[in-house]
Amino acid sequence: MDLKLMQNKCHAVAGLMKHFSHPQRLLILCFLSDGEKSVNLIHEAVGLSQSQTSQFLRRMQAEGLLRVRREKNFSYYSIENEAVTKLLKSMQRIFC
Amino acid sequence: MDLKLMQNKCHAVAGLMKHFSHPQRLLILCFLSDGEKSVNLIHEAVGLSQSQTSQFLRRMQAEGLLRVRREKNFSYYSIENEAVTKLLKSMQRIFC
DNA sequence: TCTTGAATTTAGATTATTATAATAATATAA
DNA sequence: TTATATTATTATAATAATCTAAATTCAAGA
Repeated sequence: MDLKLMQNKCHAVAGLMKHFSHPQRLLILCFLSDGEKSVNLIHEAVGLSQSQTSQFLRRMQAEGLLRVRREKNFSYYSIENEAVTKLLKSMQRIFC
Repeated sequence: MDLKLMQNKCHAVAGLMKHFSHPQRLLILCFLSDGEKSVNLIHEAVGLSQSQTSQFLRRMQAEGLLRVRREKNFSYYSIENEAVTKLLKSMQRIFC
């Protein structure tokens, strides 16, 4: 592996990996990997409180990981970055 | 993506991802991905203090991520789990 | 034995993250 | 307007991770 390349990227990649390093947040990302979902659906699927689900989603959106679409009084979140989806799929292939 | 499968694994995988979510620790793993290295070599390569490098290596070894081989008064660390190497390579392919 | 280099351990302060509860905002429908 | 459902915000307590410095272990060589 090319260490030089990683030295440039390691902060960005590690920052991204932070979102993968919490069980329910990882689940959220997996859950979103096949398309956008509402906050309510997400919080029920992953078993986090509504509040914490909202907080996590908001933070991930603020950091460019997720996209949000508001319609009526629903918020639909989805994965912004194709690279993230790719990595999730790799992870699943390797560990599941 | 199969959420059920991930629900079983998410704690283990997230636990592993924790080690990827710190810039220098990620670098350590990348550095080790082509074979074992001494603590000294690692700490110089990634720019952490010798003490902290040792602490990180020890923790990753304790959690089954790394293997250690002692020879004279040197310790050589390497990646224990093939899945980790695979994921590192995927990550590199996607982000570098 | 004394010293040196390599690595580890310990302890403490600092900082970051997570969980929880309470409250607020917003849109819709009755 | 009132009620309800959905989402967001804020504050705080609890927990975990990181960094730093100092002390310790261990093996080898002078």
